Amino acid sequence: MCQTVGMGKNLTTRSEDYSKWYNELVVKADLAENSGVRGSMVIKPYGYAIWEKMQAELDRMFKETGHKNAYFPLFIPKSYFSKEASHVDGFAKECAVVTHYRLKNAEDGSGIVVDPDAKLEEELIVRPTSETIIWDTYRKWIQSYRDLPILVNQWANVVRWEMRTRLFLRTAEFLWQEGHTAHATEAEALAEAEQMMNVYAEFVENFMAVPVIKGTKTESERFAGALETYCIEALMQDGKALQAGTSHFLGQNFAKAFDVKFTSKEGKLDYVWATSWGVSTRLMGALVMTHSDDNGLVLPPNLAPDQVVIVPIYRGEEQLAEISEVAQQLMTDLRAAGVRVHYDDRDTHKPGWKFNEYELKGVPLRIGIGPKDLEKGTVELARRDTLTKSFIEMGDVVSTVTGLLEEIQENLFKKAVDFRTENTTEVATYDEFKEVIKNKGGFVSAHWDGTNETEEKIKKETKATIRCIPFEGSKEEGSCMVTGKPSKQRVLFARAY
RNA sequence: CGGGGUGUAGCGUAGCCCGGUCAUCGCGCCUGCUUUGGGAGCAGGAGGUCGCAGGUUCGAAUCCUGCCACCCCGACCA
Repeated sequence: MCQTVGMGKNLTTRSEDYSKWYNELVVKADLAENSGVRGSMVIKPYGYAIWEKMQAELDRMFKETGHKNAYFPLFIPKSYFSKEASHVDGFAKECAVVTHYRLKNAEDGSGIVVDPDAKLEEELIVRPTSETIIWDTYRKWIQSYRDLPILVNQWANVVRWEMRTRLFLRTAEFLWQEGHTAHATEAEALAEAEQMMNVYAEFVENFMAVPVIKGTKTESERFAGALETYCIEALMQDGKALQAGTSHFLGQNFAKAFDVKFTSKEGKLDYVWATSWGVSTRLMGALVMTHSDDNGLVLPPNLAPDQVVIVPIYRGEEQLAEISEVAQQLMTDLRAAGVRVHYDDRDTHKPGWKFNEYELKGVPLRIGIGPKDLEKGTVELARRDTLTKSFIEMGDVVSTVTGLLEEIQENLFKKAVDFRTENTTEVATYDEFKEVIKNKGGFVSAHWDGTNETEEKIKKETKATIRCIPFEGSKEEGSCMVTGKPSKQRVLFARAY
């Protein structure tokens, strides 16, 4: 269908076409599709390869900051959820519950039914997040300050029975990592939560080329059970904000709820201090929505499963053999230089078809080699980010490609930063605020009196929420745009996914 | 859970108001030949319980009832 309905300029003015873009173009780009199971998606091999790359880099960064991976159960007994009140409040409405453990043939032969005799004594909850079962486990692991800190991460799937789902951004089941740490002191836990926010920011900016604003959440936007939530917020091309990752300082809430105490150096018994932090397959959505254009995905070289694709242009098997020889040598050289390269010598598709396919898939660089190139000793090099083409000498391919991959990575980041700068507006009055939110979108920087009521009023009237209280930028004091009461600093508002 | 919409071949659709050679068209798929530097052309071919179950009727994709699924908008959220 309409393959050209997409991101970029179109979308900033035609956000209603967004879902169509997702369903048509993303599926065509082979990332994911609706699975047929309510609100769940099938991540296709090409999409999964990008996720794997994200996992690999994040995992490396977690380990470099002293964390280790572990795995906890998918099913959590219902009673665990009753221990931390605000936590259950946050998740109770979106849990999948296992009530039985067996099926049987219906007596009337009508098919398979749930065996009523196989009812569980206590229902099991499919984890919406693992705080409860992990803290129940940590109680058994922790007795002394010598057992601390515990710095554990889990790669897992979780299920949240959302009322409304959206491919990548809010699926009923999603893949993520969740870090859960336990510390002897408040200061150490706070430092951990802040550190992980920085790790996320570094990953998202350096690998995904998506610029983010670091900051903290307001009380109403905080994670259920957290005392402080650190976040990174990104701006999508349609002017809506996306929470890309969060890191929570949980205080002693979970330690108290699950009775996790330790004996300190001084011989005193105290509850441990906790953090949790996570990013999910939502990052895939952020990647797509930040860079892609009307021709499909645009992948930053640092994440692209294939950074370069070589397409032979040939007539007859003999010519293919000649080109293949050159291509194979080029691949060897590029791989030696650390470039991920794919040679597409399928004879089932024509070159033009392949050009379009790799554009749709966002491969950063494409090399075309045809008979004319063999004669002249050149190749054709095409960039996905600028859609420009040039001919280069065979001998220069490796240096040009490695240089261009870096350039493309930087260019994508810069473009995204520029877009965000253009779409961040400082306002003084509430009228101005409403006007910008309604017509321009993007981030709006404004003064706020710090109260829940004002935040709620703004949300109700404009659908904009406080995305974060940013760390960076001026800390000038002012007065709230709505109530005129004093404000310590500007905060960032936006409509969000 | 409230409001709106849609279900016809692998995908996207026409037909439904006004029941009767209406199962339409495009993409994709298969075969053959010609093609191959930006999604090839021609010829031939395969593929459909018209979401499911009832009902009305001589006759239902079309009308009626019930159910199911999905999509969009809200509330909720990584």
